[in-house]
Amino acid sequence: MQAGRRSSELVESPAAGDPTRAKLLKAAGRAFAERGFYATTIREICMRAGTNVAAVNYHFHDKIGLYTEVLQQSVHAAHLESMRDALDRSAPPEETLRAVIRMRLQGMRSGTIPDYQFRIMAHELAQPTPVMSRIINKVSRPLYERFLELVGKIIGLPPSHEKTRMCVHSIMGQIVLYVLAAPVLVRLWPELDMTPAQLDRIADHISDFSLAYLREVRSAHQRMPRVVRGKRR
Amino acid sequence: MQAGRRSSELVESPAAGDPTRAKLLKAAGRAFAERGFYATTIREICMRAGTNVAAVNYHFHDKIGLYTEVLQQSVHAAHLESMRDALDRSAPPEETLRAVIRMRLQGMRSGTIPDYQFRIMAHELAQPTPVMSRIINKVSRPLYERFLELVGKIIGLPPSHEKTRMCVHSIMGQIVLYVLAAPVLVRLWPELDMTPAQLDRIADHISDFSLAYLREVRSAHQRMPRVVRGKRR
DNA sequence: GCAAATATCAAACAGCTGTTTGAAACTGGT
DNA sequence: ACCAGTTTCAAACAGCTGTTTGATATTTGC
Repeated sequence: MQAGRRSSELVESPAAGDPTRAKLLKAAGRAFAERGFYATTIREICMRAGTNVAAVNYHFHDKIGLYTEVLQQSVHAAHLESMRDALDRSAPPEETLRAVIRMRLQGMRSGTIPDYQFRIMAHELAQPTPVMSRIINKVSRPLYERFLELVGKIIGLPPSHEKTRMCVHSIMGQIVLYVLAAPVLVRLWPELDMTPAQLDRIADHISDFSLAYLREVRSAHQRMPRVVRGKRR
Repeated sequence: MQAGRRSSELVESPAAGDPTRAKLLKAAGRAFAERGFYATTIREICMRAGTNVAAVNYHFHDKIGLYTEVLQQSVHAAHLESMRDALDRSAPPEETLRAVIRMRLQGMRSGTIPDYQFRIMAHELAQPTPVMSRIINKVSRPLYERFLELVGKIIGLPPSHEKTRMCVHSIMGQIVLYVLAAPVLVRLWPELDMTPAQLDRIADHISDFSLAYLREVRSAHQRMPRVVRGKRR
């Protein structure tokens, strides 16, 4: 079995002083994000990391063991906590929505950690691995439910209402398109370059686009709130 | 080298009288949609089709040759023509938008041809094959541009305007979410069962959701049309 | 400084991949 | 009935896959 890390040496940038294990995690993150779990080979990862092929099995027991750790690390490191914070903050809900959308879009600048997470997620959507189910229930579901609450607050409907759900999906969809379909979008719209400024403009558009309908729904209820309120699904 | 198809026989339902070649195409379509190009093995396809492994190389020369033909056939058979027709019809643009959205969503009932196409597309987004570029330029681009025109007509801006583009992306994103993220969505919202009735309800929601903003933009222009109109990108 | 634990390595493992082969089984035309 | 053309088939091909092995380095506790 393997041992713990040693902690001597002058603290360089993270993962620089750390040996093979860290190098493997880093290389595997890139590789899995680019090519997905099934298409990525252990030999490819080890070549990038500059280690022996046996290193993966020694340090992570399995290819899927390495993948699991990459996923957990990426989920943990992704700015999910700040996202949760933003969703919990008791600011005006419309402001919160804008902030969350902006945050999510800024997270997909290429090279950042959340970007990795998104790209891996794209592969998972196309061909799921056994690892994913746990991650979804642990990470995606709480965020999804907070999102339901937030949008429910804006439109004045309970989180479980079907309309609330669909509105959340509409917002998610707009964001997700830029992650998943980015290569196609770039072909169709070459000016799309994903600079921070452009991502902010896109985030603003998505907010405006969504709030137009959300406000419409809210004011429709404020006029005749009685009949629609209780309807759940 | 292989020969052309014979054209005798009483015209039965397509692919019923046709032998191995058709069986291969059908089995390959399912397989590629489920597992993507790279993860699908020739042996798996041939087992499903009940043919010998060599049949693929005999009839399609390559695995990628088979894939290309599957893609072309699926793109051709998908209701793209009816989509084009709907986009060309000179109905009120808002009605056209509703119809297009409904059509696109109904197309993803599981088992239908467009559904295949969508699932294959999901795999292509995650790990593109060399085959895809051509398909995108031949199929996706014209549809995208018609979509730009349609939305441009609704909001009163030129198709090339950045806001028109972003609106089109917002609508596409809402639709695409249900295709690409369907497995995750079902986990988060078990009542999502993709029945025709529910798909219609979703389509209506997406139309309402989108039109709220599109109308807002249009009326904003009608009040001060001069300054915004010419701005292209 | 030395043994025990830990880590790395080249080489090999069985199993699967797409593809090729060459011989059989068909087909239609005469 | 025969033969050329087409289609199927079992078997084998080289190459890559994840994983294991047993021998070496390296580090650690004492």
